[in-house]
Amino acid sequence: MSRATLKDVAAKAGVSYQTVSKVLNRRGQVSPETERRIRHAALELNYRPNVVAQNLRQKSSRLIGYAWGAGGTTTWRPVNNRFLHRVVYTCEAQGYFITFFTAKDESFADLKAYEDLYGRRQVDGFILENTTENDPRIHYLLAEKIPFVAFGRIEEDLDFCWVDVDGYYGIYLVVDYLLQRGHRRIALISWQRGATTGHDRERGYYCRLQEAGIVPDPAWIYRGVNEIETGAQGVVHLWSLPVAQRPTAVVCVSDQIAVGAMHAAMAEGLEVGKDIAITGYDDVNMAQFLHPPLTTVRQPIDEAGELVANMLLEQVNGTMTVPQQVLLKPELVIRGSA
Amino acid sequence: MSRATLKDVAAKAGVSYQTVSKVLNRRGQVSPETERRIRHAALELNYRPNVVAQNLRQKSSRLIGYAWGAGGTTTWRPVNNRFLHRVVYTCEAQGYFITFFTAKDESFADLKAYEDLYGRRQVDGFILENTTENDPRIHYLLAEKIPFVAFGRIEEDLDFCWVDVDGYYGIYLVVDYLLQRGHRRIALISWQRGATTGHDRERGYYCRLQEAGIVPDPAWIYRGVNEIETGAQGVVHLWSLPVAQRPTAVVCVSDQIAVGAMHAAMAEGLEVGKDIAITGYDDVNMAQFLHPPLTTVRQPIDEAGELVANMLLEQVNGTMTVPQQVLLKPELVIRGSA
DNA sequence: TATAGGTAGGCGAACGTTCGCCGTGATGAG
DNA sequence: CTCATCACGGCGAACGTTCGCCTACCTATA
Repeated sequence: MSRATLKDVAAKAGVSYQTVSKVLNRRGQVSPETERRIRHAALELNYRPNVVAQNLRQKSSRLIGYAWGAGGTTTWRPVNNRFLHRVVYTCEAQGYFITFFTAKDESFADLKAYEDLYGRRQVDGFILENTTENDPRIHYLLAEKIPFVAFGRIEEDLDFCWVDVDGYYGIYLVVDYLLQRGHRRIALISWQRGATTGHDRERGYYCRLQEAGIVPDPAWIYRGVNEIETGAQGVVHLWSLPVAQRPTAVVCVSDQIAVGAMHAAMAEGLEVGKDIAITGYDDVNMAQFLHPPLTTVRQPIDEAGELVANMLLEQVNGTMTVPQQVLLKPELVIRGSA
Repeated sequence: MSRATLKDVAAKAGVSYQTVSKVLNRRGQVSPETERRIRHAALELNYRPNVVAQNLRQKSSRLIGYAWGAGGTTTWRPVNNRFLHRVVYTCEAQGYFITFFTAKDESFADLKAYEDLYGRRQVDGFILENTTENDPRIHYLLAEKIPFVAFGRIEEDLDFCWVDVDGYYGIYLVVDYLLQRGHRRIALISWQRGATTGHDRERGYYCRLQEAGIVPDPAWIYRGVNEIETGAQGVVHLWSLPVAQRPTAVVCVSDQIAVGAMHAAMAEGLEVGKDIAITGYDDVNMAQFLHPPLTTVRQPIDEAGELVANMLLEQVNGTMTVPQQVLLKPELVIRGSA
């Protein structure tokens, strides 16, 4: 049951309920004997503080909002389990919990959910994921001085808290490796323009090629949503090119896309890793068990989750003075597909 | 901002703050003119009720706890995104939110997290996932009369709320299909004993074989954790058997395991779908893009999520009189791997 | 005119905490 | 003997709601 309140404990211990509060919160001074009586009574009644009451008093909610993009019943984006788990774990250790909500609108133009949750004091701050170029949420939260941390930078040079993994560097490593292996016609399957993360990764592609004195054929670039299908469509497109124009390697901006690309390549009768090189990005669990195992880029995702959580909590409890930014380095994982 | 309280609105509208509350909650009677003034003031001050205060008053938290099994930093189990999203979506529509917490112990023997969260009135109920045989959480929550719904039955015949997908029927369909295709030596890669879900699926395997007059060789059963590796190890084990004893088909209790099995089969030089049949269970996104595409079982997971959420909310707001149980039917999805 | 009933809105109380101020009695220093 | 100090713990107030009771007025009916 555990319905006992401070007053119940106080009655049992023969003191005022405020004194019980003091003892349990280790403030104020009480004689050892009184303390013993109080603690004993609390234990016996199986007392637990009512968090809701505590929160009202302290004007907080000890809850962090985490948006689940696209709230329709049909379309939704899977969250990164690993990242999220680390965030939850880190917050919990400091007495905070994560609560999910679904943003109503794919484009995030609808900021109502954020305004509502914070306005009603239902959450103390937000964690943003999947930030887009010129993300309106960031402008809004910044203007309203609402605590938040973004996992993923945006183009604009605004001074807010973020953690990101250097996608430029990741793809740079990939292309560098492919060049070393002798590839010269290297294609890229990426997301639609507007995804900041995508833009960043693309830069790595262009830069490394430029350094090698290679001007990529525009037909080598294929764009789509972050679905397996996109990879498949990309390869079909690339193989529709005249033979001499076809790439020998395909760089994908996600493992998801790479899986589709591998699938389509096999359907074209190609042997991946031999007739064609394909690389991914993320190193999802399944990557090493694909056939052939996927060469990909691994992000320090645990570290990112922990950083994001800690940065947010610092903001929330006011120990952060100026916004912080952290850029983490990913690493190349070489397997059979390239 | 939005720091306006009822009192602020009341002052601006020239009424008592309780009257404002009445108007905003559509109780009590006020003249149209007063109502107009109040609503206008509320709008102008951008008033939002403080959820924490509401919760204190109404003795609830409008939060549902969702455990993330195994809270260590290293080991954790991915949650089913699709199920969870539907749960979040359904709850949100009724003004409830989902809060994550990490259970400290793999075995769930540690019930402290549940006791704490509910004892402190931090959540109004729980959603249980990944139930185990004789799950101590269920006994505990039942004994304490704490509202909860389990996604997954348990063996014991206790009267509590659950939603489950008939794993017996799912695997029955799989084996039935394999028999139709002429297979007679059919292996099973399953989880460790103790997982209720696994037990259930196994029954489908044994029953359908028995109906066909086949007694499965004990060496055809391989067990492990729900990881890709398990599938690989299983196939390696099966191929270590004398040729005449080797199965021609391998039924896996999850797509995860099936991926590993396919991988190992290919490594053995087998052509999946021809030299050996392999089936999965879950129909994860990637299943149709594997090579060959995976024959698997699809669960009505959206429906399950919605049911679970609604059953819990009914319990929480007291509209449920007797515990309900729902068993959903899965369907077979035939692709190239078998 | 007296009574009843309905309407509009005020008001006290409570939900369970935390915080800071205050009083009392004992102790020690001058 | 007096006064400051300190340990102990009581107490009022506040956080922002909701709920139910109460009052004052207005109108219709007998």
